Amino acid sequence: MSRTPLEEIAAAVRRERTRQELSLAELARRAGLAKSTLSQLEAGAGNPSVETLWAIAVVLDVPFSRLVDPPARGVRVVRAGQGVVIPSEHSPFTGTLLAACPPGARRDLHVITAEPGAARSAHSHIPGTTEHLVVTAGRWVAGPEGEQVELGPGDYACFPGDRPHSYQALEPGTAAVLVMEYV
Amino acid sequence: MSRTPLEEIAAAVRRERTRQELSLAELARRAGLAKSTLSQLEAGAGNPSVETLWAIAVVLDVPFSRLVDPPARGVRVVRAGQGVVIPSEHSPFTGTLLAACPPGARRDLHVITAEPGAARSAHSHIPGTTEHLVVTAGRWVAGPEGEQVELGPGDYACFPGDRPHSYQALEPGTAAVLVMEYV
DNA sequence: CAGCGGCGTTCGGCTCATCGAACGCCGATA
DNA sequence: TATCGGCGTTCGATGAGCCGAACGCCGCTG
Repeated sequence: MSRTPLEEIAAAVRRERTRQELSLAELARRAGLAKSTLSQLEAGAGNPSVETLWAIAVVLDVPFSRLVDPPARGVRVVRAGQGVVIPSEHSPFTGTLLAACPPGARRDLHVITAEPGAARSAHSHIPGTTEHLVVTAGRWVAGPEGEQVELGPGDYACFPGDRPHSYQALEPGTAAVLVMEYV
Repeated sequence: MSRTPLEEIAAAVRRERTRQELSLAELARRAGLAKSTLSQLEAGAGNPSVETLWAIAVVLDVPFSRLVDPPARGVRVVRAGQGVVIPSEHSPFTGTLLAACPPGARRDLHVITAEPGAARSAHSHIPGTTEHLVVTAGRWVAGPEGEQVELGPGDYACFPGDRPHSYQALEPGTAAVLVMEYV
């Protein structure tokens, strides 16, 4: 997988264009570009500008970033208790990493469990991090410092993870699915 | 939030550069760019090429796409039973949407529940879709057609969602958290 | 103090991205 | 059959992105 960025982009544009059954000429027309520009781009020739790519992304109605990142394949299973365990030194809290952030992706997926006791205080993550918490058992108090909310089974919360925040269990066997998303 | 793409990129580059405590001159040097090029870019002037942005992304060690997408803010809570319910016509299956894909993001977050009976067959999603399933209760048989796996509480599976696939409950009150990720 | 190195901004020249036009090919129609 | 419209590719001209250099500013050192 050692294609250049431009080759990735060329493939993505061609893939999305054909998926939407647009001709090269029609996409160019709608994007306000010359056919020759789009032809060169799809051939992986040259070095297109942001405006050119943006105009294409708008017509194809895909996030800009989707034109520059490729996917992954196959069925992968992690059985209960077999994920990578991330212990916490100062609180009755355990995190299990299910799906780490592969190159080009922007999220980690965890199952977290805790017993009542000291809160798990997390330092700020990198700017733009958002945490999504889906409670699966017990009760949590969680969120940014000063803005914690109490959550029960089936509740969902999301909040910025790039500020100090914490997780605390109110009941034994408290659990949740945690998606950490990096923007 | 009506900044142009270039303004978004300029802000992102400046933010990430200062976060890493690099001077404009040093980032330019490492990226093999002229200082003036980077200065113009950070000022939101001009129309940079893919190569220019790529060189910067490599030095800053961030996914290319992170330079072109902005974040979101605040604590948001959806209580159990109050998300947008997405019923399935042909199977004892219910999906609840917790966090839809905002502009620039690439995932939907759902809680799904089902009773034993007909499988929920999902048509192919857009190319590059990956489905992440964390089982929270009961037992599921899920996956792409011909590759389904059986999963119990705490099990996790991910698989391509851009091929026909299905979900079926083996027990009453079967539930899971489903992250649909678009690449 | 003067000199130095580093900073970010501005400038003018060179290269190439993008333009419109031309081209050859294809399928549909009269 | 010839004509037409659409296709994608190639070509040459124009304008702007990127280059290196110059500039003024700043902090540090002798």
